[in-house]
Amino acid sequence: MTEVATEAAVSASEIPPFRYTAELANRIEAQWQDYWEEHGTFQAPNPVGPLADPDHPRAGAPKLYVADMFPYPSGAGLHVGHPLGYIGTDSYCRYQRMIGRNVLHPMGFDAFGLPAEQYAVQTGTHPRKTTEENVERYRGQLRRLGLAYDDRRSIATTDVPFYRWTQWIFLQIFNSWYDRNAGGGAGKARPIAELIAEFESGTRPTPDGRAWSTLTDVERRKIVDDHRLAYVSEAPVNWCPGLGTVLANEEVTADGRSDRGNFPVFKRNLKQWMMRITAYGDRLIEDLESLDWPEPIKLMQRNWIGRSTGAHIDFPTSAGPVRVFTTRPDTVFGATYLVLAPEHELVEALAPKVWPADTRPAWTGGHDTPGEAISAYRKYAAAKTDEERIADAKEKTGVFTGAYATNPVNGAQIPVFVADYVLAGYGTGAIMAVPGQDERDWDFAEVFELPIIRTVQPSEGFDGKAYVGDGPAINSSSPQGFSLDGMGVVDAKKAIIEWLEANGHGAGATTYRLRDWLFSRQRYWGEPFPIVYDQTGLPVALPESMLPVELPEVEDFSPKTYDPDDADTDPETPLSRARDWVEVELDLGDGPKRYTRETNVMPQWAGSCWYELRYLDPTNDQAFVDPANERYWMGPQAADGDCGGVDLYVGGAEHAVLHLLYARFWHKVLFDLGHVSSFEPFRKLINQGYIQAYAYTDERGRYVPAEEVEERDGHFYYDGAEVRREYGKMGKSLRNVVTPDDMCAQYGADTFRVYEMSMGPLEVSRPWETRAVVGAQRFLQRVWRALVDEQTGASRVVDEPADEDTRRILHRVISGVRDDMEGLRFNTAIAKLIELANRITGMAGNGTPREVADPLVRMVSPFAPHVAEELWRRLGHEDTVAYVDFPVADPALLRVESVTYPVQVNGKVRGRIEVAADAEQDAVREAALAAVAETLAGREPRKVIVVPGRMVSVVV
RNA sequence: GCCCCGGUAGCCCAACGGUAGAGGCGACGCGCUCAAACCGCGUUCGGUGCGGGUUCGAGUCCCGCCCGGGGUACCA
Repeated sequence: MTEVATEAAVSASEIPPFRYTAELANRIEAQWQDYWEEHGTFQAPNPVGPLADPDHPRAGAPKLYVADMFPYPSGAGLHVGHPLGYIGTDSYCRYQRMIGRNVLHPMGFDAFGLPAEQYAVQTGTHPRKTTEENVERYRGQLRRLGLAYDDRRSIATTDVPFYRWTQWIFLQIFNSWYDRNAGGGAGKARPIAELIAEFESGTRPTPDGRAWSTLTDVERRKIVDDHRLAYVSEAPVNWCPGLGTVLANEEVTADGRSDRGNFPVFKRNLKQWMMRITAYGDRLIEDLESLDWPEPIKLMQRNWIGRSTGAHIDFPTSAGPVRVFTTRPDTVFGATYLVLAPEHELVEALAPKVWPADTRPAWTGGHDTPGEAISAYRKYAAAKTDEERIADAKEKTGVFTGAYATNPVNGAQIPVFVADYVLAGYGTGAIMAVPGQDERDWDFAEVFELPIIRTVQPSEGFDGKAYVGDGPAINSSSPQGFSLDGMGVVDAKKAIIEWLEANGHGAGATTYRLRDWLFSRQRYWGEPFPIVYDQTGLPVALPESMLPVELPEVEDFSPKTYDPDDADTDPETPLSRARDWVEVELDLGDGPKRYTRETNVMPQWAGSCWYELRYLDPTNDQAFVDPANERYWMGPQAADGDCGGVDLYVGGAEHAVLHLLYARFWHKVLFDLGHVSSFEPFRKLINQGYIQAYAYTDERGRYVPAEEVEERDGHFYYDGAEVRREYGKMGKSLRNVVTPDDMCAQYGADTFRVYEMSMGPLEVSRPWETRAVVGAQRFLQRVWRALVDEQTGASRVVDEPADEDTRRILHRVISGVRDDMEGLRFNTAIAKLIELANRITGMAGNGTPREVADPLVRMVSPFAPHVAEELWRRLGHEDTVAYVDFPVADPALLRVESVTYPVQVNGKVRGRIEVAADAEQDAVREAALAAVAETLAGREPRKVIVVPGRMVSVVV
């Protein structure tokens, strides 16, 4: 390794031949990257299996498992924003390895996805080819940054040996049901065979009460299928015949057309695979308590799941009872009307032929009959785009159905409305409106001249409209003598729910905003389902022995398209046209039969729901992970309810809800079935900030290349003309992309790493400024120069001891850097290292004492590993610096002999005293009073506060 | 509208409730140099978005605003 620098001598005569330039950095970096690869330096030993290695220096050591949210390998490659988190976790892992942990830090690729498929549709290039090329490009870019991954564990979700296990997990989920009574009341997933056994033995009644033995085979299968955690259901989706596919909400424009191609999109029910995530709603909320996650992310998950507790109440009508959900059953005496969502199924049955006699003009919307009014309103509501609904939210609209309902608690006849502020998909799609205690209901009641009854006494001085606070119930007595009056909200809720249940008018209930997860996609580039259909049309799981189900080759990657306006068409997926793959003869235990394969594929989320488990045992072909390996890396650490999981998971906040919720769900299913010992996948989570960038527009508003813009006196110029500065996401369209490749070429990977880590805390978003990178380079150059003579390449390290001051600074820095590393405060750790480097730079001529050079190199190595390796070798070591001990501060050198105390009088600094560090408080007090005697001018201090080691405050 | 996060020097950022400044960028000066670059040394600049409060003491805690960023969409 030492011969590297000799070649540097030939270039640019003015630069000292052995200066740490970008060119030299690049050479060092390439050599050490090769070294690490050849030596498998960052391979982490497993307890068991082929990746076990009892001779490894960290075999059996306390473990640390750190993971990054893996990237989708897009065609554009990485820009400088992507590696921020990766460099952070890498620096952290390198530090942890040096303090003795067995560190697992893998990286993989979320490689299924739409862009490769769309590219295939356009060009005919197989998505696998595009994907693999992109993965290779990413691997190269990441390697160039010196990230210390265990490369034996690099997986891509598109690898057949990987998705074989994705399919296996799907089968586990398909072959399970959620038993609400198991798991000590919280419920848990159990094998479907146990459910069937309960039906067979009669311990569990069938839904309609008939004996299991009298049911046909198909009837039995349907009952069982209704319990599965993965099931087929009709689900409303955005069907786009013009594209032949179902679209995600974000692919549909505000006016109900496809983003791509501008075709009409129809809301339609289609047969889809669903995952019963709602069964886990409670546990997904409650187990958040055990997670070390940012509070905002937990909050977002709680809100997304949206558990609300309250009651269902039935309001009798001529068309049967209307069931409403309310969180405030205690206010039922104040329910002065009902509101149904426009799509509610009872709306038509409720509406009479003509308006009742006392219908107010405001209620009819100007229509002659309830039927006309309702159909007009439905049309109006359906035509509104989401954006319009948001804009109109303040304006309450609706129409009277012409029908009345009976308030079960007091017999009052109350009108029934339809209005779009009630959503079909939430609760029961119907509410009891209590304007006295709900702002939206109040607004609606004002527009439609409906009565308002307060049933909670507002607090003193309240002058608003709806009162949503606590207070005693009023106006809440029924003619039959039942009363809530005087009770607080909590007691009144309890009392009314008891009354509803006792009298058959309703029951306490909990609802969730969370819905079951739509799990199928009409695409090609995803995991095939391990499912076939028999003659009955019901799904049949393939046995484990038939995995993997590999994607077949197809002629055409695009789905069949239709007349864009023909809503009555059905998706025909790319797989469905591979007829000799779809039609298959199999022996599933009862002789060879004909089956039809499922032709949907899984969504991109599937692979990311469990990849953190596969890193643990990537070569295992007997299990998705060996239990011993899972227990070691992810198992619970403490006896008292630790959830286990990845020790540190770092990624962007944009995955706060979907990815993190889906992955938690899958993990909990695997936990319930006994496949993993941890009940959460990610114990600690950090969201890294985004790196944003300035962009510049010229006078015509066009973006100009940001890197060619010059700044003069606070103004910006491009090609001589002044341009305007904006701030935004880094991207092609803003012409402000900076790539890590450019930074490496220009400065070297170590400089780039140090810069990204020093520019602020990991969690904070900040603007990129290439101009400032040079600071990091100067720092590394000073470190280099402290150890290597720039003119001769000779060592500048001497064996003389350091002076006392330098030694104290060194140990203070060691202590501080350790604290910062533990707390992931890389920016302040680097600041301390710069301080130390600046100190020894100042000592100049006499050489750098080994006792400083050695720990400095060790401490720099997590951030700038290549140059640290090179310098470590120059210090005379044969091996990598990766496994040497991180320096430990000598407590004796951290002690200070004397302390300067500022002395405040009434909050203003009036003097200073210098006292011994171990001085008694009384002595400090006396010295302080003496120091400010002049200011005190004889006044007697009322109070003297001595803050040990900090300051003295005198109050007069 | 609601919920989060943030506002400290020209810029990026530090600061257990204890003298507002660790580090970097920029600018300026000095040294080195024929001169410059590089390098080294040094200097500059704010009282912490605004208004109250708690406290001996507030950038830090509390209340009310303002500005910027993110999330969300009438959730009964």
